[in-house]
Amino acid sequence: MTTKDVGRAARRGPYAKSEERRRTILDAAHEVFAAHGYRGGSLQDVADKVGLSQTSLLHYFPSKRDLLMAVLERRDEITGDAFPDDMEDGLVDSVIRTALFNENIPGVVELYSVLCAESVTDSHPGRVYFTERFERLRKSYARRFAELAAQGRLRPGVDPELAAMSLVALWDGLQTQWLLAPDEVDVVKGLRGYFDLVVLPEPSPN
Amino acid sequence: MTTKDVGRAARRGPYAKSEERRRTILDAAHEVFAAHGYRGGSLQDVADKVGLSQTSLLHYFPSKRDLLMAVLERRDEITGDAFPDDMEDGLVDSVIRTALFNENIPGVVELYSVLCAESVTDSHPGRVYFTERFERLRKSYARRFAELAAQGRLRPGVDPELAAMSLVALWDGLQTQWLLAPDEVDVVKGLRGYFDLVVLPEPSPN
DNA sequence: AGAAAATTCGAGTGGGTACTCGAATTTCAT
DNA sequence: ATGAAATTCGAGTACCCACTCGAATTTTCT
Repeated sequence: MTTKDVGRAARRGPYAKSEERRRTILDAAHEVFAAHGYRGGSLQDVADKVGLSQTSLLHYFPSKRDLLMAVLERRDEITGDAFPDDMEDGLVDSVIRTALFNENIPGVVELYSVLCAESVTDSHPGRVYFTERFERLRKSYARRFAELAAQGRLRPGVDPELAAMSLVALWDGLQTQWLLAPDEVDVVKGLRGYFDLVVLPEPSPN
Repeated sequence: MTTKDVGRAARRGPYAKSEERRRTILDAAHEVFAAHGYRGGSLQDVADKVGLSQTSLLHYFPSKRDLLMAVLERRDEITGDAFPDDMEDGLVDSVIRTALFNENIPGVVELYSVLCAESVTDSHPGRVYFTERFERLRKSYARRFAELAAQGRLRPGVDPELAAMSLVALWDGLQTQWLLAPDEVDVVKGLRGYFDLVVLPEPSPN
C-alpha cells in the first residue's frame, strides 16, 4: 500500500486448471488446423471441440494467429525435431527413427505439410516459422553430413549442404505423397534409399 | 423448322470474345489462388482483377470449385508436364529443362505447392487431381528409370519405382523451400545432385 | 431489322468469420 | 468470508463469403 504500488494492479497467477485447459485447446486446434488448414479452420470449430465458447477460447489465445503460433510451438515439443543436434545416434538412425515415429501421428504430419505450403502465401503468420525452421534444419543436417564426410563415410563428390537441402526436401515431399496415398508411398523406404546412395557403410573393424 | 425441333431451343455458340475472357479469368484466378490458396482466395478477388462483377464471373464458371479445376487444367497446359512420356530427350534432360523453366514462373510453382498441400485437407476439390497426378508421375518416371536400368545406366541396387517416388518428392520439396528462400535454395542443383547419384554417365563410344 | 441467345450486373440471401463488450460466475489469496 | 482477479459467456459488430434472381444490355444469326 505504499505510494509506489499505486496503479499497480495486484497480479494473481492463472488458476489451477488453466494450464491443462490451454493444453486441451492446443490439441483441439492442432486437429482443426490439420484437417482444414489455418484459413479453413475456424475458432468456432476449435471451441466446439473443446466444449467452450468462442469467447472463452479467445481468453486463452487472444487471436487466431496467436493460437496458430502456439500450435506450431507445441508441435515442436511433440516431435522434438527442433534440436536434431542433441541426438546421440547417428544422423541416419535419428532421421529414420523420427520418420517411423511420424507414421503413427498422421495428424501431426498433416498439420505440418498443410501449414508449410499455406505459409508461402501472402503474409501468412506461419511463414517466419517455416522459413526459420528450414534454415535451421538445413544447417543442422549439413553439419551432420560434414561429420560423416570427415569420417570418410560420405560418398565422394557429395556436397554436405546440398545433401542436407535434399534430405529435407525429400522428406517433406515423401510425407505429402504419403498423406495422399498412404498405401503406395513409404516414407521410411524412400529415406533409406537416399541414405544408401549418399552415406557409405561403416567400415568393418577387421 | 421441322416438328422435331419443337421444344429444342436454338442453341447458339458463345460470342467471339468469350473464349478470350475465359482465359483472362483463368489467369487472374491462377494469380489469386497462388497468392492466397483456394480457401484464402475469393471470387471477388478474381473478379476485381479481371474488372468484372462477381456475378459475371460465375456466368463463365458456375462455382468456385469449377474455377479451381479449370485453373489446374490450365496449369497442365502451361507446363505440359502432364505427358512426360512424349519427351524425346532423356529423363534427366527433360526434368532439368522443366525445372529451369519453372524458375521463371514462380507463380505457377506457388499455385502448385500451395494447392497440393491444401488438397490433403478434408474434402478439398483438388484432392483427386493431385492424387492422380502423383500416381501418373510416379508411374511415368518409374518407366523412364527402368529404361535407363535396361541400358545399364542406373546405379546397381536402385529400384526404379523408389527412384521415381523420390524424384517427385525431392522436386516438390525443393520447390517449397525455394519459394520460402529463393536465394538459398537451388532446385536445379538439387535435382542434378540426385541424378548424379542415381544415373550413371553415358558410356563413351570409344 | 428483329429476335433470340449470350453476356453483364445490382441487389439480395443465408451464412460464416474473427473479434469486442459488458456482465455474470468461479476461484483463490488473504 | 470476502473481495479482487481469473474465467466464462451471450450478444453484438462489422465484414466477407459463395451463390441466386431477375432484369438490362450486347452480340449475333436470320
